[in-house]
Amino acid sequence: MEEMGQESSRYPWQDYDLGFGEELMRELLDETAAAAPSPTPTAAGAGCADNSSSSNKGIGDDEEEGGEGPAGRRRESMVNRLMSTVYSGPTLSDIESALSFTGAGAGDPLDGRGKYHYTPSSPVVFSPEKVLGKMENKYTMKIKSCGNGLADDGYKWRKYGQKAIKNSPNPRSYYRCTNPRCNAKKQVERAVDEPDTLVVTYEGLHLHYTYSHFLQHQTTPPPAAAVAASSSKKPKLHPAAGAITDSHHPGSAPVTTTSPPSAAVVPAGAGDSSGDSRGNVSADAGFLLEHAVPNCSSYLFDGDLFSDAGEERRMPSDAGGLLEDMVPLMVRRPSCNSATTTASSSTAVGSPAAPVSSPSPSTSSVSWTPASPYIDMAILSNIF
DNA sequence: CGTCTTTGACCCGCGC
DNA sequence: GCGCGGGTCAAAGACG
Repeated sequence: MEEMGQESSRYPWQDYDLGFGEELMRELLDETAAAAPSPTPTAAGAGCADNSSSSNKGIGDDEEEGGEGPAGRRRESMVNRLMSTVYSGPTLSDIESALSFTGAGAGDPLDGRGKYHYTPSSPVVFSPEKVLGKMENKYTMKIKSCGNGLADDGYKWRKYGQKAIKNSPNPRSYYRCTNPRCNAKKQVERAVDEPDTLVVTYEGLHLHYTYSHFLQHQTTPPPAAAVAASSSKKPKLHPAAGAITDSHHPGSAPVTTTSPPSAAVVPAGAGDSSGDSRGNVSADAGFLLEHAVPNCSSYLFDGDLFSDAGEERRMPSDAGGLLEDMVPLMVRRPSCNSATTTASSSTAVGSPAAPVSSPSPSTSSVSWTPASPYIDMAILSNIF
């Protein structure tokens, strides 16, 4: 594969086809937009592209308030409706339980989690088999690029294999999340009939934070520990995550490697901060959902995943994208400078929409298809 | 020198 | 049981 573009100037969110529960989703998004006056779509898109935090913060703040009033309750109701319609996977409780299990170590910076108002609906008795088993997700995305690279999806992957596939002239590449505590994987191959289309299958959940989230919240002073962590290792650029066959194209979105704050945030192997020698690296994964859901960027950049459940906003230090970091999906920063992205789902209530061709000089469209009959919790968490 | 990709070999599940 | 195909391992080489 080739290099990824370094910039994404704008994203025509309005062209998205949500694919699942579309009508309800639209309703929800309208509701959200009404409750939280937001920047213009274009501005929001630009904000997303450059990870600007200003516009997002505003939305997030509104969102925080929106959860309290009638509008908030109505939206919550709609969320529930949508969730019940399209989602049967792990719930917040499950994920919370999982995180409690993996992150309950002493000295966990997340000890401050007590500030959350979230209350599991069931006793937090974590069963790895049960919870993690439920979390087993598989998504297939079709990414149409202009041929200069696969978009960075926000995570750092290591290629561990490549295999020629029968009846396909294109080999399939196998990638694994570089975080040793994370078993997320993805497979990348070119579509047979569409040379410009990459078929990316994500499997598993990212049970860790991404450094990018930390970076996104640098507008406020990071915790001293995090600063120390980030300065303890020299930054480094990483090649594109997701290059299919040619791994030696250095161009994808530069990613800064540091000692991962995630080690402090999700101490899944508690005390195992040295476990990720290659750096628990990520580009700004918060970008992800923006490709799938218009007007939802604020939630991502806020890292305020529980706002609809009434939780307080996360502080930057621990806002590293709890749930969104677990989402093995979406394409961040398409290789082309601009992109028209289409998100669709096999679980679509209506007819799946055909990818929207981009009016822009280049094309990069995305569609995703959950291989499992449910949608990742984190997706919806980010959306709402 | 550390990290990452490449690539052949190996393992395993599935269908016949 | 056997062959096939897909997925993973791991040694070797490349790169910065």
